[in-house]
Amino acid sequence: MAAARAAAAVDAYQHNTLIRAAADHRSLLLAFRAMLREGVAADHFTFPFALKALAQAHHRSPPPCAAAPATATTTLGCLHAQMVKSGHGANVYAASALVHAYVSRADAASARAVFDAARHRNVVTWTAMIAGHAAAGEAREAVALFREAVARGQEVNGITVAQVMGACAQSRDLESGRWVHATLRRWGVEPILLDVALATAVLHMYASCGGLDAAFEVFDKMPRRNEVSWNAMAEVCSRHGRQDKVLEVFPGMHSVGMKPDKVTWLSILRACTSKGAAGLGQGVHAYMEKTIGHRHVAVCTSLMDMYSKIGNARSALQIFQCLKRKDLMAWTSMIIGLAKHGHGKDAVQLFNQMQHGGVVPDHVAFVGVLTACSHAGMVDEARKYFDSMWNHYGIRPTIKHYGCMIDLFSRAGRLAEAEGMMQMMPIQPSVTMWGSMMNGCKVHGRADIAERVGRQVAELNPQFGAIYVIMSNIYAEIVLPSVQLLTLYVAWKERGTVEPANELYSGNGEQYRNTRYRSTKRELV
DNA sequence: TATTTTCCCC
Repeated sequence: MAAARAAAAVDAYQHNTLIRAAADHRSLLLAFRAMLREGVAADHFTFPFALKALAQAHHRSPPPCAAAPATATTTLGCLHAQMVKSGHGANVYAASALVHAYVSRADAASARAVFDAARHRNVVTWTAMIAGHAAAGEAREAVALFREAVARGQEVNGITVAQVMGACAQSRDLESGRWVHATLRRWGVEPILLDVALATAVLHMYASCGGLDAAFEVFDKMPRRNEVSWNAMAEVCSRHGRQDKVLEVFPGMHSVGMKPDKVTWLSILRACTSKGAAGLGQGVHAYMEKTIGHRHVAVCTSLMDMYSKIGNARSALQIFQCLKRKDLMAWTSMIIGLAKHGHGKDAVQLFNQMQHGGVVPDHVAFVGVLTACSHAGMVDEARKYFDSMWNHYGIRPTIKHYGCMIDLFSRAGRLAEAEGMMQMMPIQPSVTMWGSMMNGCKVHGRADIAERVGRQVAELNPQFGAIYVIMSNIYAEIVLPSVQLLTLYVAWKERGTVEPANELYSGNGEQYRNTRYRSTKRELV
């Protein structure tokens, strides 16, 4: 009996080793099934190993098509079921690993279900769950869970704090961030002095919620800094429009013997782009070719973006074509770049190529292709792409997509369709949309529609002052019989918005133009 | 033989 148990333990050890070594979910499943088939029972190492292998495999190569990750999900579900069945669900290591596995698959809801049902939890379980909420963009839940942990007297560590700081940064929750910091100090811990990762997380939190000065203060106090600390600083400066400071990071790092990595380059490139510093950007490009080459998709995407924005579509295209592994953002950047430079048809073609290559478009990619259609006057194609967003990809159109469509219809003079879309869509029309439509009316000489729609807007939203500005634009371009102006004047007066109407009514064409500028300042700022 | 770390392009 004892010998049989010892033999089984040896067997489990061997299977565990195979399971741990699995590089993808397929080989993992094979190794796990082999264990079941040979009748070897899983021990308390099996599930932590298997789940970690699965999480890492997913991290290394996420499914190319987000709509069909069926196999990987099945593997995880299978492990979860076996874990519960075999009674290892009560093992805190296994439970933590399961929470993390769901988190790595961006399934925070399932992770939370496991977390809530777990019989035993420790600091790792709590940390994994807090990290899961943060990764899913559920910053409030992450902070709430951390507060709960502290209230229960649950042990937390530097990793937990780093995660919750990240959540505070994400939701610009300065109050919670300060509270976390103060709580640690109350415990006699100064996180900035503790370790680099934690200090960097604190730095990032203050930078996101407080501002540059708070970030500099933390940075100066840090006893040690690594590349990530410098990168956080560079990123913060570039977000706050301090391009000069970003460009100081490079010599700053150099002076302490550190080299910029791909994240540093992203900030530096962004600084060059927003500064419009073409020469500098090209210098950076040349330097990067020598150091890191064309290996990083993100950096190349940023470079493409820079070249597109300074009007050099050719260089952007060259970098794009050199890219071996093109991801969604690279495709999107190129599509938008082409669209903006009047190559609408090429951009649409690129979008189709991307889809054929199995890259699944997201909402930004759709903004790109719709913009491209708009510039190329491809109204019916746009309609097709727009419909496929929800029908094929389950992406709900946002205000930007509706804006593209309305702009597109209006430019093409298909004003009834523009109007129809504005009436059908589930969101409030924006000033830009009314502007697009009114502009379409102007270009296509449809003062009748402009007047009807404008009146409608004024009636539906009397507080929506911008419509009067837009209307005065129209009237400045298309002179209507004075009786119609008078009608409008009366309508506006009833609404209590007579000021712009007064100016409009008493003037001639020249004055309408003046009205437009004055009104624009008053109404839109 | 085990679980959880900071900065990131469209």
